[in-house]
Amino acid sequence: MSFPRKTHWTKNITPGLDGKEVVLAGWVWDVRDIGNIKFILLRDREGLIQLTVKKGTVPEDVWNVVSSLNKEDAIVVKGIVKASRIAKAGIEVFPSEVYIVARSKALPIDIWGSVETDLDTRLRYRSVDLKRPVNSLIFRASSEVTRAIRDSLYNHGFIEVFTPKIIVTSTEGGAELFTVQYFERVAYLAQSPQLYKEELTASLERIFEIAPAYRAEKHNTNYHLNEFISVDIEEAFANYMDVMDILEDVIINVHDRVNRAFSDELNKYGIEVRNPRKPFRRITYDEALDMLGKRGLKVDWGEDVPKNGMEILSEEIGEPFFIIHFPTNIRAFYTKPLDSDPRISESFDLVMGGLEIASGSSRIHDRGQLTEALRKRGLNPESFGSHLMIYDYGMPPHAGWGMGLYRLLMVLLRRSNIREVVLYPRDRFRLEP
RNA sequence: GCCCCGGUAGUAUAGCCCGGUCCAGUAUGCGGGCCUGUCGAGCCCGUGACCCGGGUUCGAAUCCCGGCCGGGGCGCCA
Repeated sequence: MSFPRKTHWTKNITPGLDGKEVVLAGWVWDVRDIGNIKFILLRDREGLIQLTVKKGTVPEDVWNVVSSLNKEDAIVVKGIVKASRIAKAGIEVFPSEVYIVARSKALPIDIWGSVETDLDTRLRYRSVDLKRPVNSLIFRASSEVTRAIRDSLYNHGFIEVFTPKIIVTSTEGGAELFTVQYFERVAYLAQSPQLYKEELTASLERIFEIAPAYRAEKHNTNYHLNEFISVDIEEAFANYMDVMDILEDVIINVHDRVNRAFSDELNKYGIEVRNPRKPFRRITYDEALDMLGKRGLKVDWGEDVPKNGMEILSEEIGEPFFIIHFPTNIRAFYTKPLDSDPRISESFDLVMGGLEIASGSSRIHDRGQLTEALRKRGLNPESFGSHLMIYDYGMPPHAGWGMGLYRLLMVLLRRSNIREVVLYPRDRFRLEP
């Protein structure tokens, strides 16, 4: 089938193009059939535009083709742009050629918004669901977020790397791992690039990775997934305070860039992204416990701050904010204790939307101390042999953080379920599509 | 791992508590018809469903048990 090449996105059809010929391509969003005049709403990734067809003023074959259109048929349209006072958007296109390049059956779910479809059902037909303009917006914004993150990190001298996702041992202990059959051996899906990125500071100094991570935990909440995208950085010759500054900068840039590119579109859906101000509040773990105590939530020293605690703190001090100086023994083994008090650590969490969005720390860079930390947690240093080896060859002091990209997106775009910001989420019961 | 809740047309829901009035109501979609400026288009006609298995009962969408699937919360985690 031959048809002309698309020349414009729908959003680029402006009154300034009045009288110009354009080629549009997309899907039939709606047909308003008034009899001898038909209005076709054409959707593409960037928006909607109205095509107007009047019987008698268009070629017979165009009229016939338009009369046969169904919702979601994929079409290519050549036509003349008309600035219009009658059309609500102030602009419409009068087609001279219409090519139906693919037909659509009736959709299994409502993407037009007259009936809200359950998230579960939407995810079952996810690629259909993604046709909804709000979803196009979410994933265009999502792309802008990762771009902002990359730009910020490059500006700080970081380079992007890729580490293996099929690994032989646990990297942190903690979360359960998925096993995979690796030829004649059992291997695991990486729960984090932690050890690799630390090792890389001994050569590449400042590195980041945006990649999937896997956790075989049977949780069932609206903010956990078994496969998620982790944004990880690690910096040589730096401590937790240095990398917190970088994280702060990343978060500021993400908000700013999303707002610049999408605030108008987001507002249409009632989504308001508020730019946070630097510096973010930094409260210590001890201060957090005090604040929670005053609000009637008792957390024992050495316990993690529970979910509702995060929410109370968010209310109390505004967002985003950092909690710093967690007890050493509730953090991962590689976390560096404070020199002045080894019971607490050079660590932090970034909290937004009552959720832990990122966490990081200074890392131990002394082999003896790291070996000791492994032992204290009941881990066997021998199984970390190839990792520990690198600490004999000039391992610099270093620090870093890991951030849950989907959590950031969820909070940023004010979605109540993390699955909304993931194209094809993997959770306890969802392995397809 | 623990606790709570749910499953009715393609989609979203009413009905269930208090069994019969339900060959299951409504909206939207879909099919057909009318209409030359719609923009949540409108009006008319039509279409289509009680998760699976067992039990109680004269009678089950409705009550009981089991299974499957899903939603929410806690824990663990990011």
